[in-house]
Amino acid sequence: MTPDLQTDDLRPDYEDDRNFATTLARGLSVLRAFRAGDDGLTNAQIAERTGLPKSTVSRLTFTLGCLGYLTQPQRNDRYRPGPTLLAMGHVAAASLAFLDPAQDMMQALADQTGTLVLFAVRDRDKVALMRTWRPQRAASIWLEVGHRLPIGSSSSGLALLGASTRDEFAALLAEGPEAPLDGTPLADLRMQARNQLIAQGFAVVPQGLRYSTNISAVSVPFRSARLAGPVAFSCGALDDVLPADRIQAQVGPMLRDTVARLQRLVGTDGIPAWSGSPND
Amino acid sequence: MTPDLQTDDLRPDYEDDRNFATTLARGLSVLRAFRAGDDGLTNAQIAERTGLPKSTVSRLTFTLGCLGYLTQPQRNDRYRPGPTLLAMGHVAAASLAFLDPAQDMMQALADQTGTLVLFAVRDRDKVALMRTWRPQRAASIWLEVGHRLPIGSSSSGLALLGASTRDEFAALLAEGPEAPLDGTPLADLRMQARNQLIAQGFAVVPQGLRYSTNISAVSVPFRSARLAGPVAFSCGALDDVLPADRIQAQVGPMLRDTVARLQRLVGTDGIPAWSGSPND
DNA sequence: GCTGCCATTCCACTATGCGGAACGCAAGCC
DNA sequence: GGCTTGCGTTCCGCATAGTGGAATGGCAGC
Repeated sequence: MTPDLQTDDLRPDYEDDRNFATTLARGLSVLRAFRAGDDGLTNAQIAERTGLPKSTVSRLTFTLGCLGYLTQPQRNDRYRPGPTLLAMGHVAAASLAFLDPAQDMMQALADQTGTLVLFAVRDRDKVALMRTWRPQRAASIWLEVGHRLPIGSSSSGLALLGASTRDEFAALLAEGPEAPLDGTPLADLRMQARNQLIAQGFAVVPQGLRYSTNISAVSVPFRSARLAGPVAFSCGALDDVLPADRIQAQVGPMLRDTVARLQRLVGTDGIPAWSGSPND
Repeated sequence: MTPDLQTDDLRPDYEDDRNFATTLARGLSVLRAFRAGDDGLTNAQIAERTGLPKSTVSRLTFTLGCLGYLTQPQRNDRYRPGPTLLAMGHVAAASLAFLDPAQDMMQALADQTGTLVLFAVRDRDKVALMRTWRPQRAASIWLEVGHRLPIGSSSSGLALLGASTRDEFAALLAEGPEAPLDGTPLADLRMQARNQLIAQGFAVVPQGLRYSTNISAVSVPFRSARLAGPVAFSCGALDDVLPADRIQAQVGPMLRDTVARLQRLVGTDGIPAWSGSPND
């Protein structure tokens, strides 16, 4: 079994072959093999996760080691994220500076609703959790930062779809995201999501498409001037804590209003992330 | 003038030539060209910052674009950090999870002392600021996250030096960090720093080595099990706010005790980061 | 000592990435 | 309108950087 297989067939079909730097893509896929949970990976594990031949991995990890992106505490030990990688992370983190004011608002939201609040970004064909806020007292430790959700069947993914411009959507499709369970085309889902956002300001996954049968969630997209695409905030909990009617009546609106307050605070024109025509 | 020249002569002397993947290193240096401040870089800017030829940069940005590390909001526009880069940042960020409990402690420290509190990590031949806490009321906006300090002449750098093991120090030297102004060898500085840490639990830059003539700072190293090397917390302010005697009598000890409390909280055996013989 | 398991090293091959120069495009300016 | 400047992409022959299967060398442990 290959639980976590990342088998990027790097160079999907970026027809523009000639300009695509394979070595770079492979090296990055090595870095990407590291997940929040596991600390330390052996070359063999990396090879398995990336699908690259061992000798190639060996050379790449060597290079990344030289540059400080990976470190081996002692020789012949597993690799861990190195200082340079951390430093690079901050550049990314800086783009997320708007989360500083969000911090308290989202924590409060988590406490008031008793749900897990998530902040998520599209990562290729998935949605990656970048931050979570747990209600103070309560609840199953449940989704880790770094976890990746399917785009087509998570409410976070839907919110991103609904908020994406035509170009962004095209770019997204090119990553070949997994289709939702019932085969609804992503373009349709995008319109559904957009309609939900326009009608009520938040998005939920339609019945029957939920990838998890006992977790409910509701999501709202967000845009920052500093960021290229939309991102999403979500509230999630076990079904019995968060039934559909509670989403509609309480949690959805609260999330929507919280995000709107943040949007105003951060000052990105106060225009909701999904506004504009589907073709803009 | 080349203000920000990054002229990594990648492949310094990693004799092990054959195994070094140049393309990967170059691609990463492109990503590293992005700083917290500037949003969006043109290919030409990247070429200037990295010292790579234009055509090479073009191909690399193309690749990074395909993979989502960079995005062009619209074609032929400047590149910005993309979603994949953000997602990768979180892996790094996850290694810094221990900063969550630090959050409040450091903010309180900033408020009480009226100094800027910094969290810094070594990044190749420099020290990179990863987080800052400003005193609530007060003070010049002054050092941005992402800023890089010289190792040999900043107190953060000294703390890292003093806390590094023999191997870590060797690795650090290999990056060829800038020597301090008066030419003191880094090995000597490391011993001085270590002595300061043993004697009083915090480190300051010796008179005359300060790279900035009107800013004073004091630093304490820290270790997390999840991290490969030591990191540092510092308090800094303008000279007149933070004269040497105030560091000794008040701010230094407060910083030391705060970090010690964090160290205990996080549970990394409570052993100070600099303990052990210089050769361990 | 035998057996997995993992990392590193070797080596011949060729696709890959290189970079100077040419091209195309869009602004700004006489 | 034409001339210039600056940027990004494309072209293309060349050298070599990167490849990956197989062999080698260490560890650890029923």
